[in-house]
Amino acid sequence: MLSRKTKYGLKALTFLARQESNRPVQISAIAESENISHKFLETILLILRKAGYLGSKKGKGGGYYLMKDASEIPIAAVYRILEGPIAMVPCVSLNFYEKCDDCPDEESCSVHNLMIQVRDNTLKIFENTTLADLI
Amino acid sequence: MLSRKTKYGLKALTFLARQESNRPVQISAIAESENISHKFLETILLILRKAGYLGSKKGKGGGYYLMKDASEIPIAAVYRILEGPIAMVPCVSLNFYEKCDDCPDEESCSVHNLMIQVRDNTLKIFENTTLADLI
DNA sequence: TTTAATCCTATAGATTTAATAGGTTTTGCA
DNA sequence: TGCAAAACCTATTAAATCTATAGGATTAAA
Repeated sequence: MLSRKTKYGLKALTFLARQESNRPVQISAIAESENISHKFLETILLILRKAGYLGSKKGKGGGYYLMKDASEIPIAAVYRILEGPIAMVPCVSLNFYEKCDDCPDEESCSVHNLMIQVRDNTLKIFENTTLADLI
Repeated sequence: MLSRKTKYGLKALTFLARQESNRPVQISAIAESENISHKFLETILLILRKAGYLGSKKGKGGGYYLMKDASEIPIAAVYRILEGPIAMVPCVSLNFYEKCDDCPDEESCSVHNLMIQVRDNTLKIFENTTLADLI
């Protein structure tokens, strides 16, 4: 299941990507348009800013704007920041690998090998799709 | 993320599928071999039995056994029983559809269309893979 | 100097997940 | 016939995670 955090984050990013100019857009504008709680969105945008995808301007007339061209922001990156691993099981994750506590041998684990397939497919989509494609 | 319930369920099913005969196997035997809590596994097997994939025999010498040939149990079915929807977002689910409360128009939702792609890919894997393939 | 905005951290509330508890029922077997 | 071994069943706890909110601190424009 995709968390609301990630879903909202993606929606906010595409909202910003749809802007004609790159002038800062206020949280409230995004929140209202996308039906997201203002405060919740605030924390999400903060994360995306700290990750380097958004810039911000404080004070009157401030807001958020994209730091890169939408075509240079792959969904995979955003997903990993907000949601975490793309893999369904940590023992199959490229960026968040963890050994399973059950499961003595990954190679012979039926679930492991199945989940590698799923990861590969999902990864391909997320890596080959950018924000620009979502508009 | 795949829940432990589903992971354990899949492991237990493949364990049963690997048996030579179709004689009942005790929960403890599966639990020990796969490093799963006995009690937790108990509830999982119960669900799979009620769903018609497992049969059981009570009393001494009892246990669980597959009701169908492993090649006739697609992963998609097991996944839906134990984990729920395969889709990452309810508005994209075939078997568990639900409208999003934000999102006035699904057609124009960027997340929606992205998640349809992911679902289609994952579904293809889960439908074309059976228990027999996991052995 | 006022106002409008982001920044930041903590925390509450709700939901979900994982696991356990504790007894009931059935069955094989001595 | 009675004991032991197994599944059956439901409730409940404990922990983790997710969603959302609170409440101020900081910054900048006018």
